[in-house]
Amino acid sequence: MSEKRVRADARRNEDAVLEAAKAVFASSGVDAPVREIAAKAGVGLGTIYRRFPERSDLVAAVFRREVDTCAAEATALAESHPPGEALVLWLKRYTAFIATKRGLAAALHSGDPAFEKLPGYFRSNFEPALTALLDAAAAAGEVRAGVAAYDLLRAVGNLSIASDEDGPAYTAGMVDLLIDGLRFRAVRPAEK
Amino acid sequence: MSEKRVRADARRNEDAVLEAAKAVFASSGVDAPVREIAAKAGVGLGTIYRRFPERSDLVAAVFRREVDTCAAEATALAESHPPGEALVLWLKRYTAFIATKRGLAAALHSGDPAFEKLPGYFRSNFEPALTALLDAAAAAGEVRAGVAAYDLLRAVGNLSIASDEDGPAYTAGMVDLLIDGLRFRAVRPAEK
DNA sequence: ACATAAACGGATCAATGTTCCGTTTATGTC
DNA sequence: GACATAAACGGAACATTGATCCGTTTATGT
Repeated sequence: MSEKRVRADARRNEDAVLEAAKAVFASSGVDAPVREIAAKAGVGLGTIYRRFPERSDLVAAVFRREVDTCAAEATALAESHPPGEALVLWLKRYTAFIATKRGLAAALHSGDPAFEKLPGYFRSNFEPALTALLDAAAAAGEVRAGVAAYDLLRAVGNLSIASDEDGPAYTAGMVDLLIDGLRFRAVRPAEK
Repeated sequence: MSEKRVRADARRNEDAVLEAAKAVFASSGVDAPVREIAAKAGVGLGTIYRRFPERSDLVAAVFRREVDTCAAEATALAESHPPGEALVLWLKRYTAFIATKRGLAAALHSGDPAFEKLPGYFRSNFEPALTALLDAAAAAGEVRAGVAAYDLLRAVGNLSIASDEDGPAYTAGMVDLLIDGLRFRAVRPAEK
C-alpha cells in the first residue's frame, strides 16, 4: 500500500521535534513536559500530537532514531578502521548509548504499549550490526570466534546496571575486560 | 531529641493510607492517582499530603514497609523451620517480592530524590536477614558456606529481569537452580 | 492564479499533583 | 465532665500537563 506523500514542512517539523525531544530528554529528563519540547522545536502542541498520538509515542520515536544512528555507526566504523579497532570503537559507542538510556529505561519498563516493540527493534538493529563487526574481527584473527552478538549486547547492558556513582567507571572497566576477553585466544589466520 | 507524640487518629490514618496505597499500586499500577488512594483509605487529600509531602514520598514509604515485612519474615521462618528449609522458603518469598516490584522499579530509577535512599534501605534490611539464614543453613550442613548474601540478592534481582511473558517461570526455575547450587558441596557437620 | 487538502498552532478541556484554610476532633488539665 | 488548645482533617481551589479541537495558514498540484 503506497504511502501518501508527506509535505516538506511536515517532514521538517518532525525532524525538529525529534531533535528537540532528544535535547530536552538529555537536559530535563525523559519526563519533561511536551510543552517544553514544542517550545524548543518551535512548533505548536497540535503539531506534535498530530504526528505522535501520545507522549509515549514520541519517546519511543526518539529511542528508535538513536538506535538507528548507533547501529549505522557500526557500518561507518567498519569502513574506516581495521576490523578489531572497529569492533572496539563500536562497543564503546554502544556502552555510551546504553548509559544515556538510564532514564529512558525506566519509561521503557513502565508497561506502556508504545514501548513493547522496542526491545525487538533494539535487537533487530544491533544484533546484525555487531555480528558483522565480530565476524570481520574474527576473520582477521583479532578476536575469538563463536561469541554471540546478542550475548555481548546483553552483557554490556547488564554491566551498565550500576547503583553507585562510580557506575560509569566501573562499566567502562568491565567492558574493557570483556573486550580483552574477546581478544584472548583469537586465532591468527597464519596459525590455522 | 524526643519525638512529639502523634495522635491516635493520625497513626490510624497513616496505616490506612499505606495499606490502601499498596492495594491500589497492585491493582492500578504504581502511577495510580493519589485521589484513588485517598478514596480507598477513606481520607482527604490533605491528610495524605500532610504526612507525605509529595506523591513519591508515599511510594517510597510503601516500599520501605514491604521491605520491613519481607525482611521480618526471615526471622519468623527461621523460628518455625529447619535452617535449610527456612532459607529456601525465604528465597522464594524474596523472589515473589522482587516480582511485585517491577512497576515500582521503574519509579525507583526515575531519579526522584525520594527514592535515592531506598537501595541502601533495601540492602541494610535484606542483607542481615539473608546472612543469618545462610549462616544457619551452612552450620547445619545444608548449604555450602562462603556465599555472600549480597551476591545472592543481586543474582535473584538480575534473574528477575525478564523481557518475555515466560519471565516468572524462567525466574522461578533459575532461582531453584541457584538454590540447588547452594546445596551442592554442602559440608555435613559429621564430614568435617 | 487558483483550488484544495494537508498541516499548523494555541485555546480549551480533563485529569492529577499539590496547597490552603475553615472546621473537627483528640488530648491534657482542672 | 467541662473547657482550652493544638493537632489533624478534608475538600475546594490552584497550577501543571497530557490530549483534543477547530479556525487559520500554507504547500502542492493543475
